[in-house]
Amino acid sequence: MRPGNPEALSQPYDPARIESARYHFWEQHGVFQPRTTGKDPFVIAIPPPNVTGSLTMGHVLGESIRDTIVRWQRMEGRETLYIPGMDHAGIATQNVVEKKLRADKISRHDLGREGFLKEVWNWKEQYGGLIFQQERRLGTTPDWSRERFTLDEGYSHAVLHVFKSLYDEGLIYRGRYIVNWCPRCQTALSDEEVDHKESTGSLWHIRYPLSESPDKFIVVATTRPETMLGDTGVAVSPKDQRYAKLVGKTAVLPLVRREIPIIADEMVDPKFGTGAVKVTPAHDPNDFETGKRHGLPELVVMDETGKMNDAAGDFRGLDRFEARKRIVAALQDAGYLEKVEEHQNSVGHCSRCNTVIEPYLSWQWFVKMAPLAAPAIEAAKKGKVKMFPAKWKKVYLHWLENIRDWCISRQLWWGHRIPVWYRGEEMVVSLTQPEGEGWRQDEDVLDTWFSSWLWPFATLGWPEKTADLARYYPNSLMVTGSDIIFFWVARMIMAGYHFMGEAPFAHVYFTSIVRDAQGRKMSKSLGNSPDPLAMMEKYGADSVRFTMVQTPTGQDLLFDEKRLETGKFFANKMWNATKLVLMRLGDENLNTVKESHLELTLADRWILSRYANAIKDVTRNLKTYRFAEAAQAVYQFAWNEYCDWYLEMAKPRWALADKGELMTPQERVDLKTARWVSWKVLDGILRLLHPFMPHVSEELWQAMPHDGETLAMASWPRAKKAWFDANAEREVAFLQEIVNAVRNLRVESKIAPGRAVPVVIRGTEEQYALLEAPRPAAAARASRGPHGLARRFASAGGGVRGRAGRRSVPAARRPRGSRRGARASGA
RNA sequence: GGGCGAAUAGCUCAGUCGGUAGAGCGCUUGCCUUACAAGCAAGAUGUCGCAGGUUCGAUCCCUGUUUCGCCCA
Repeated sequence: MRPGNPEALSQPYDPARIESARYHFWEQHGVFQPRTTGKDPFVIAIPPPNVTGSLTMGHVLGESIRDTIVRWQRMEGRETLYIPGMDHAGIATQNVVEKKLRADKISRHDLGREGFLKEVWNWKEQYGGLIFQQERRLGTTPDWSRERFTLDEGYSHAVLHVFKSLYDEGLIYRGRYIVNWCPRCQTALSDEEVDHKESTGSLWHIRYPLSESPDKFIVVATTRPETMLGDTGVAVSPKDQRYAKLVGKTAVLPLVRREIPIIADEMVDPKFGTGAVKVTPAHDPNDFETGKRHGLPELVVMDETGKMNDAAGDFRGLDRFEARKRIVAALQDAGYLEKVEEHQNSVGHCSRCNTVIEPYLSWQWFVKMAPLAAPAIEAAKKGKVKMFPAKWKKVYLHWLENIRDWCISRQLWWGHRIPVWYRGEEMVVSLTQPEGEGWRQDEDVLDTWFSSWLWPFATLGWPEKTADLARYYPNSLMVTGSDIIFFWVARMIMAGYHFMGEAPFAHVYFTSIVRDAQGRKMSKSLGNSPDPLAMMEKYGADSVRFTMVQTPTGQDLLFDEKRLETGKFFANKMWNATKLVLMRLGDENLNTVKESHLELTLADRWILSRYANAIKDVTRNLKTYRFAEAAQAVYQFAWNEYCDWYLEMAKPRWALADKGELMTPQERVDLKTARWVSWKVLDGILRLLHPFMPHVSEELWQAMPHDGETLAMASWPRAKKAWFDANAEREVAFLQEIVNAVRNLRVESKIAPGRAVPVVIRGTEEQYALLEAPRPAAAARASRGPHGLARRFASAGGGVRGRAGRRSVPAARRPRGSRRGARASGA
């Protein structure tokens, strides 16, 4: 065993100082690579951050939790693999690079597709992975040699392979449908990429003259009057008596003077507005369906930028919102506007750029989801995939049971280009260009999530049959934010079953959303997102981890910088406690001490029992993903029991060493016992602490007498059965009660801290014996004068004064006592 | 409109089997005590959102209700 090194702790605890060099140390010792241990592998993959991203508190939260589990599992002896990687993040990255180009007054079209992609790759080389540089500061332990990027060659091959294979199975199709279109990003979006926001808009009631009697009208209500230019019908409910006689007749579209049929369709809610609605098949998903049912033409009146097109006649070239104003004004001037009502409605926004979504008719690629959803539903129902907290299972199931087809084509350049080739009427799905002349590849790329849904196996080399894939699939756990349960988690489970035949992971743990102290979402524009690196410099990565891990499960985390102090203070406490213990351990080789040769005192038996319970508690809470409870269990035990009570009780016994040769044999055993127990338990505390606060625990462990190279690969403590000692716990609890009562009396009686006073305690003989004999009977006999535990603590603040007080605090045996004393002893 | 969750100390949150409520921070008081003032010791603080019900007993289970938040449409 390497001897302790008290010198290492001569300076005060300074997190920035001790944390800086530690990462390199772990890397050197190969902590990050999986070691064959004979136990099952523990595998977890990072939710790949955006390639252009930088570290946010949200990442810090997820990483803290993942690495805590990973480190714990590694110490438990599992063959541990944490897979890192990045996501090309199609729209997000393309937006970032386009924005930079715009600053130089260049558009991506100026560069052309190839030139632009070159620009993005340059950007990736320069800034990509910055987040991982920052993440090292947190002390996380992914196996960097296995880092993957969704646009790497191998990964790309997996993505295109999946496209072709789903196409061949009939699960991918091309169709002309209304999709969510972002006029700013100029691409289609999936339903999940649209955020619905409540807003107060207007409901315009517009008179559509009847063809047969132009002085009569059918009044339609609409929230989007600009789309009227594309109306090809008016619809009413078939049950609506008010309009029954108009069905089958025609109306004249104001401003445009087009004759359009009045139809009856179940889609219409007679209670909405006037009970009559305009039908614009090319600009509304419901109207699209209605139009199909009634054979109405689909007239597109806008272009892909959200401007009115040539079909809009006089309004061509106007932006859609400007066109709305002009059209309303024109309707009013011509007497077609009956009234305007205030109206609450929910408007879709692009989740990337917050632009109002335009339903847009276009050719897109879709995945048929129902067949993929079936096994994913069953997996959750049968518990093959468990979710923590469990409430997410319902959310997950509800989405899957109502799943809709997935629009996967994006009109972007940055991404996996759709492996489809066209020549005239021909269409071929192929990973490579077909033979012959004149083939043109589909211009679109795939949705980013169409690559990341393969993450748990594509990172391991799939579709090749690699050794990693065989060994590390399925993963053990997924830890990610609940905001991507549909985007990512549900789809990974679907892909896992479809391509690998089993779930990609057994457990999913959902982290909370990090908000500021006022409960607002972290956002760049609000400037309320603290800089994680600055936080780590100020409080230490350990403190940041310790605090983040204690997020309320299943609720949003209101981040308050103040809370970081707790972790820093705790690390400091452990620093000083270790320093104290080290100063008192002597050069005993504690590793070879046989427990059977020790004479455990009540205090020893008590702390070992509490230690055994702490091990049980921490481990059980980690197993069930109750991180706050696990961290609290370490904290409470280390501080409130080990430091506050045990170390104080050990002090006089350590002091026996000062007698040197004058120690009796019995005292030698007592000293050795105190040293061994204080070392053993502190060593265990550092192990329990390590997953939460890796840097300071490693630093202290290195300073302590220890075996092995690094705490990161040391074993997780086991609670020995023999350590559990309910009697010792009961007895010390009783003594603590007396001590507390006496301390309280002192304060209430305003007795100066340094002043010794007699205390009268009434109790049974048995109880009195406890006060007198916390040490082994033999030791008590051998020592001069009373050494009662309670006496020592009751004296003052619990510190050194107690030593002075000891001589002059005779405890009376008389059965008369203070009220408090009596109450305490009666417990 | 549908679903989910929350409501407990001044603040942020625990509370696993139904048995008179805990932690951290903050606050008050006393201590620079040879590991630690980033500390030690003592203390105050609660109609467990509201109203019913079940029960010997409800923060916990049931019903209703209010407020807030999130997701979906």
